[in-house]
Amino acid sequence: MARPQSVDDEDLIARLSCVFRDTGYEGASLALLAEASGLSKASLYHRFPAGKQQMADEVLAAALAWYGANVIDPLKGDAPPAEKLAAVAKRLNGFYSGGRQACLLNVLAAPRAEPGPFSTAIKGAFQALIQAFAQVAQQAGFDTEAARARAERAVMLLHGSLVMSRGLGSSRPFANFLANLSGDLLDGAAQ
Amino acid sequence: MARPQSVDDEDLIARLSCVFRDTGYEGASLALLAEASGLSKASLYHRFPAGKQQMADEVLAAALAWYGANVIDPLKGDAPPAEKLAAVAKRLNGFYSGGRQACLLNVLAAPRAEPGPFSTAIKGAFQALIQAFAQVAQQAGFDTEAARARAERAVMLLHGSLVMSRGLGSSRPFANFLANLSGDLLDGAAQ
DNA sequence: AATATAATACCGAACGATCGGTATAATAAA
DNA sequence: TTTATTATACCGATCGTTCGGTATTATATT
Repeated sequence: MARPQSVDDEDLIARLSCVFRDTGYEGASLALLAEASGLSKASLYHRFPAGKQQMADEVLAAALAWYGANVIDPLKGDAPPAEKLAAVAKRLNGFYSGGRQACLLNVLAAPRAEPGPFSTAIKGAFQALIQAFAQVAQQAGFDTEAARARAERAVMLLHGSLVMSRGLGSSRPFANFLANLSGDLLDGAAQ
Repeated sequence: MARPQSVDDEDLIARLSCVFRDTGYEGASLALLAEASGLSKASLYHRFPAGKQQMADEVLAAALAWYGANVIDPLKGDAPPAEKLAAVAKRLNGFYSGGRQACLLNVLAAPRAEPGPFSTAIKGAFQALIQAFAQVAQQAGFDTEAARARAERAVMLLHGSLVMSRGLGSSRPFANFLANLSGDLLDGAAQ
């Protein structure tokens, strides 16, 4: 029916995602986004009529969808806890490029005043991830309360290790987090 | 011999700090900085001839100085470990407003490409904090390696809890971090 | 005490550049 | 031709920055 896209949607979102993750929402200028995507500003507005906000929205939505399919859902499966965590760790390592790429949940977080444009999506993502980890901990024998505490710690360690890896310019903190994830979440289980 | 300042340096830095912590470097426009400081844009340039970059530099330097005096140095004293950690936790709670204010080390971190304007200062700050925590863990009986691992975990939990508190719009994760800090760093010590 | 001088702090207005966004026209495939 | 994609050009607004000039103080001189 028409002329084909020079960059398909998936590639486009991925390239835009890099810019937002590297520079944040304010730092991601249309010039940068256009350069990274290989499209002109006008073409970006053809693909995202609502502009920069829509680009960030869709980038965030794609990241959350990836997380759902590659982290949340697998964690809710009925494989052995340690096995699930090992698989998730491997996928997280790819998603965050070994700690070299930041997390959108951090970089798009609202400035102090609560209701930023991404707040509710970010809040929901944190809760979903915590709940998924908690389920694994519970599966391993912890009671509801202890499992939730373990899960929150795991999410804190994930984001803390990303911040630290970026700050130190080293992938080691993130790699350590991945290596210890299973132990942090499961060690000392009742069963 | 001269007209007095309408805002003294300390206040000025504190007010600018809030803007940078809330909005990041790119998000902190001169308009916002002027409004928050009570000075005009032109007056800000009188106080900081090198402009926005200098403002951020001095804000960061002030934060690191505070950290040195209120966290690093106390942790290196010879009081009992748990006692030192309790005092530091109280101070951190104030510094981060119970988790409602972000950390400059996160918000000013370099975008992917290593050498941002703040990279070396941020890297040094992380290393100093890790080392201070490690010293406490060592004092409590851990060997060098274990102490360092504990310290890195503590710093990861600090920043992770801040990211999570902001994302969830709740001070609870940060409060939990502070409550568990002493245990996370010291529990299971050899001695 | 009164006045001039010097020094510093401050601000309104404007700079060029870039921001996000929008037309309109050319191009490429069906 | 028809239709979607892309490119050029442009818009008002805001960006960080600079400049001319004013306010407010202390000191020096009378």
